[in-house]
Amino acid sequence: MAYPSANVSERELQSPSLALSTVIFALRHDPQSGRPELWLPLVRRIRQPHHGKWALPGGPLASHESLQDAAARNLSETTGLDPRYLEQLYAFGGVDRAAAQRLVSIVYWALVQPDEAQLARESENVRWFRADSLGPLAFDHNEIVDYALWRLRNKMAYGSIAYHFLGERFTLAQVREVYEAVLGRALDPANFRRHLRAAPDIAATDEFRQGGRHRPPRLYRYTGTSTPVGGASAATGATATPPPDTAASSPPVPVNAGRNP
Amino acid sequence: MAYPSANVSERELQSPSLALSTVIFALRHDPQSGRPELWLPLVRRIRQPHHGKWALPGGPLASHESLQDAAARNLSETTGLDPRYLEQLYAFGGVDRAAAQRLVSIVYWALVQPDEAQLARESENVRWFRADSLGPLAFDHNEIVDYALWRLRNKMAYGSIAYHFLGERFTLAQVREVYEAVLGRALDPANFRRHLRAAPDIAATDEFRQGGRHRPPRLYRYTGTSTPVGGASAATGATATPPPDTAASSPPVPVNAGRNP
DNA sequence: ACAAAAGTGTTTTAACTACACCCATGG
DNA sequence: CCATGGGTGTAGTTAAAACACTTTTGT
Repeated sequence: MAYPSANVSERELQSPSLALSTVIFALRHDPQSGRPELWLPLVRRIRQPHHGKWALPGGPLASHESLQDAAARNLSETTGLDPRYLEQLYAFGGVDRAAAQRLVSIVYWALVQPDEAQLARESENVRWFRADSLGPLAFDHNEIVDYALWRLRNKMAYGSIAYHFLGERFTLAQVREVYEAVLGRALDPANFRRHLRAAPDIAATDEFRQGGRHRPPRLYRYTGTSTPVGGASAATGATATPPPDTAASSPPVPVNAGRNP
Repeated sequence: MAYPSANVSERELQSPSLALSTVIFALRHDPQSGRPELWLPLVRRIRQPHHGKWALPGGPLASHESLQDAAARNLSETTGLDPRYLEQLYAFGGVDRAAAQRLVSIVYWALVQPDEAQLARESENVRWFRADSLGPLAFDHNEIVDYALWRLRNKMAYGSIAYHFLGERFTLAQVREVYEAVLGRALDPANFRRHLRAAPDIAATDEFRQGGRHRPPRLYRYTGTSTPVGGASAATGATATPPPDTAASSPPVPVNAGRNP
């Protein structure tokens, strides 16, 4: 881009390597408690540095694709996933974050639904882990995951993001469970329900889920706009949906509602 | 970083150029109304492409410096500014955003205080503009500025960000004027004052501003943590979109605390 | 009939808005 | 003593939290 007056020596101007990585979150039901928990897929590094360690899926940026497209492609190639929700997280560019070379990573984060997560090919070199109990990862990926978790929780608190963990139809209790899993605390069912029903982009259907040994709950669907993945906004790579936190005026979703011991 | 299984051809793997740019905001008092307004400095491009057009200050990333350091250095070299508040905004990487070559720009945004802004050397090729009345800029810089404005307003709504526009000591009315300038609407002085006094990181001093033809207002100071500029945390250098300020959580990597206007 | 979760109503409490009013200074 | 903004008080309104209660299913 050649800006005026940049007086660094020519040797230093060699562009550092640029890579894309993605933190992918999905909910998995714990067989015992039945409650959903946060999981994410990692890939095992098959070369130096950090050979053998687990790392975030990622890869290089090809010249013909936008950042978002590149993130989606790398994701698909390494894990077989094609998430609906994919958003830029942060650009990490510390000097010493990769051993030998200078490396800048633009990190995306994604939410996938349980059925999608099933499709993810698990193998010797791709495995799912619980988000809150990761071992030491390659590079600075632990920090990146921590940051993604922090961002997820914050966005959850006032965003319309929880639905991206769920399928087309869902019960209000499922939404509550998503919140409880991500925020890590119990919420009052009654108040939570009231909040959701006041939200503009959740519509009731006339279907009910059968099978539980209790009164069948009504199914709802999300009518809001998903973050576009890939196609539309490729022009600048950041357009249609201004990246983070579209929510200044948006849907009030439940925040605190502690249940009593 | 060489991730596994990236099946794109070798020709496409050539790293695209990487640049840093910064959107700098400062408040300037309108001589007529006396009210502060948002301004930002731009630099005139002195080579192709977009020769002669106004653009965001920026430049390349040197191999020895973090992203944050590079942003600060470019800023200093092009405009003479050394802002206290400097945070990553977004990485823009659309395929066609620069004419000839592929270019990824990691954009930062900064807030500077009036006295700092005075120091900015203004010249033939560096000039300040009102943020809401910019002509067509080089590249996709109009979009970037719009996004920065949107983010500023959002963060303002519940952040502890306003003080970075002001000096060491300020009156509560000054803070209110900052909010009014950025949000574009009037606020109730009485209620605003109550909110600020309830904020944890604003402390009263025993000084008063003299000289107005009215009761001298008390001076306050900001005791919260500024976003470090180029400091230790620049290693991974993550600063983020804030939470609903109640979430007392701070991110795994730096950010500033919150308040409730 | 009973357990269990869906769903509704109601009281309490905190937060925010609007606006009236007093205070201290320069002219 | 008057104009001007600094600063305080307070009633009315709105949203949120807590929790008792009713409804509908499966077994």
